[in-house]
Amino acid sequence: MTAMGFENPVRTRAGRPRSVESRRAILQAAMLILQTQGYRALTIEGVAAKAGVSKQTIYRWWSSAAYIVLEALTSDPLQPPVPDTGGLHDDLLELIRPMVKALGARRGPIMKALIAEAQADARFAETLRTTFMAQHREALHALVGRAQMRGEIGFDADRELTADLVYGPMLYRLLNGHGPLDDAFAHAVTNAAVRMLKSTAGTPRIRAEAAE
Amino acid sequence: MTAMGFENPVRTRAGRPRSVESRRAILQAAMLILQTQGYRALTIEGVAAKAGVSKQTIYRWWSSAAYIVLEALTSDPLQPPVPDTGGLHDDLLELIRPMVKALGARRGPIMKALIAEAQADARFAETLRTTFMAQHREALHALVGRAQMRGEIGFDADRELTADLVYGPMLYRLLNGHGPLDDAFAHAVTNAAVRMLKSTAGTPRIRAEAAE
Amino acid sequence: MTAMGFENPVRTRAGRPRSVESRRAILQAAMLILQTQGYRALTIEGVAAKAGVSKQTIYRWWSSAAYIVLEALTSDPLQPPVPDTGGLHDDLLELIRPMVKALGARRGPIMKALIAEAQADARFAETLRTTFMAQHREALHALVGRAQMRGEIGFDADRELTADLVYGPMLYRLLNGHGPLDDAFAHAVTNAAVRMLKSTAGTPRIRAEAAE
Amino acid sequence: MTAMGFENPVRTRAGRPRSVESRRAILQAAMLILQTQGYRALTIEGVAAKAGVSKQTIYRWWSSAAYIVLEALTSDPLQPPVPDTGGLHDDLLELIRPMVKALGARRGPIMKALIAEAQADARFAETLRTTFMAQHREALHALVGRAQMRGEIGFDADRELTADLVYGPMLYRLLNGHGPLDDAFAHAVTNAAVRMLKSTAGTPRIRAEAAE
DNA sequence: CATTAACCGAGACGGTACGTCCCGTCTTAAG
DNA sequence: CTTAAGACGGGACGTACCGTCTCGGTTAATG
Repeated sequence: MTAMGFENPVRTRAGRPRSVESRRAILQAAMLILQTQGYRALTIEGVAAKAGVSKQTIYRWWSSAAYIVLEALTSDPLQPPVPDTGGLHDDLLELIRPMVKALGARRGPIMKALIAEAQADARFAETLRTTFMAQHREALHALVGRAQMRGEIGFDADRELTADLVYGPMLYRLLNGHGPLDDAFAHAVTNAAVRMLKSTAGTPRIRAEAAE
Repeated sequence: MTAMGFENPVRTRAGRPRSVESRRAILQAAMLILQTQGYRALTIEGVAAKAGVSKQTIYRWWSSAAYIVLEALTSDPLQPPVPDTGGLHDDLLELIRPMVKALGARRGPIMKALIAEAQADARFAETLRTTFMAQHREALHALVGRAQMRGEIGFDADRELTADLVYGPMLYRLLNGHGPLDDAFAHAVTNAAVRMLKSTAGTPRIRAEAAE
Repeated sequence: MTAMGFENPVRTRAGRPRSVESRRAILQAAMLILQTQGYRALTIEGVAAKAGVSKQTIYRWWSSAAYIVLEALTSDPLQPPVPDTGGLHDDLLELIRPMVKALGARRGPIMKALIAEAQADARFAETLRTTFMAQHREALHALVGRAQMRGEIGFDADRELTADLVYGPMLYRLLNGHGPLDDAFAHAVTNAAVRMLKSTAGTPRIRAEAAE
Repeated sequence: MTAMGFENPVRTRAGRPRSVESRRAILQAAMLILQTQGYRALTIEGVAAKAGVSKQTIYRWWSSAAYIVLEALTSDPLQPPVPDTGGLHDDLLELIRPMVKALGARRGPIMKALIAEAQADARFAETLRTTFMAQHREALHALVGRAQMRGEIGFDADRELTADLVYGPMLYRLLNGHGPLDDAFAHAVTNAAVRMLKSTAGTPRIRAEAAE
């Protein structure tokens, strides 16, 4: 399954086949423009010109520039790892660390662009949520689930809220830029999440009555 | 001090004074368009037409549509309250609740628009960070500081991280739309933050060595 | 060869070909506005709106409204005739008469507009001079040349000056509006020019020494 | 009498008197812009800025930029001379020569601008015709009249047509730029006009029947 | 000698048009 | 049947000037 705007033709059909070279050139040109000139400058015309491709070819496979960026992101082999170190703290740290690092480096502008676009395009927001975000949340869910099975934390831990507490701060720093996305931050978030999760054990009633 | 794009002349200067009526009409028209047609449809030309104002008048005082929205937001009397209930949990809840509620209602689209714009305009990002975001973070800092003075929590609590843990999840839900922004969410975030902060007390070494 | 602002592609090239219908609509709309509302009102936006065409399409082929008018004028099949009646006087009269008549009627506003524009745009002035004006001057040159071959006038007649004496007064009346552009004027100018040319014959020395 | 757009107050009235310095600065700034940047760049805002004057002050005394230029032209002491050498040829030459010279030099751009403006503004055209053009035509009329009194030329000479034949070519060269405005041209035009006028003498019937 | 009327600079205002960018669609010839 | 090329109608951009309109601040003749 792909994250692009339109379905990929599967069966081999008559006529000139799709140019894989064009596809590559488009993705590459889009990333280059995004990295060097920013999201503002990422236009279909600009990508077409830089890739030496016609606009129509782009529109045939992607419905907007944002989908190109999304595909560039997801087609990258660096998918979220699901570490299994045997301990919640280390599992979480290993999950978070590469993402924090990537967002702090050249993945930052890409992610910013995707989220910005999602605020103005509901269809794209849905795609982004279900393809990219859900993947990471599920990785975390699996990790927390294993900790519950091991008895490290109680079964009453709110996995959805945990995901919010882990990924929220990351996104916040990325988008607001008030602090660095570095290893210290990854450690701090990990510690906070673990402490929060462990303190839940044995005190499920408080949450229940507080949220009434 | 204002959050607008350009400085407001303070001293009475020569020349025709700025029209307060135009200013009001512009802000109002911008909010109306944003609420009814979305951020995509928020163009300078559209605002000028609806407000019965020339484009030049808008550009004279704001450098883009985003600054108009930001000013509409900050000129609103509903500023972050700094509650003082005597307890950390209730203080935090009172701080968060109105914001969560507003973002879940008609403030949502505004905030989404501002953050989206900030990703494409570094100058605006700076303005948003220093005018709006900083205000809320400082309100939280004050609140946590009082809890420290009361001895509710230790002095080693990381106030910056706390702010990330409180506002991050909120922003995440707003932008990703994977869950509701309601009272239950406000309670959950409050509980998680309080528990995290209290568990810090007496265990400063863990954080210190973990973050090495 | 055309008088338009940009070169006309001659070879069949890739890409969608130029829309002949748009071209026609633009020229027609421009002439209509010029005739009914005057040159002041001849704006690119107005032409685009009336022709049901985008501004870009106009700018793609003409660099300003003046070039549209010039093309409308030169694409008209009514080009300067080169009469051959066998006599200088009648040849000249037949050359001048239709032009005087046209300038006195609906061609007047067009010509005024073109000349006015040329005073503010050197590039257009050059185009107007080489495409339209030169055509008429050469028609006159041919006519005078034939009279010289016939022996009606001397070979020392200054053809450039003759053109000035024939077209100058016409332009003067058109632009200054101090007198009518009618048949009587065409006759008077013709007579004056013929008398002047014939009086040259046999008195070449006077001119030569006077102009020293 | 002045050639400006509005009447000059004659009686001394109450209130602050008109600033002669502003007037001078405006005229000077207008001429400077016209000479260095061309007619296109001659805007009220530009003149106001360069003269250090408010726009209102300009509009109070002139109704458009063209009137400023016209006043700058007519307020200049160099008015058309009415030479009286005793001979038609020399009278005419002395009348024409300074004008041809001036138009060939720095008066050219001014005259071009005035005529261009007149084509788009009927009110200004009328002003230009009656103030500037008529003055020169009348000087020529006087000159031709004296030649008739002396018997140099016949009384049937068409003085209006003569003015067209003298000033038309001048204007034509100025506006079309196909040839220089120099002394040789002044001589040539003078000779042509004189020969034409003299050939009229004694042959009034030809003109009469030709123009029918 | 204060009043008052007109002038002056500065500059904001509602407008119109500019020329450009980019959108998403289309129409051609070439492969 | 895809591709590069590129023209098309359309929408918005940000800018330049237009001519008008307040402002505060002169500057003289008049009462």
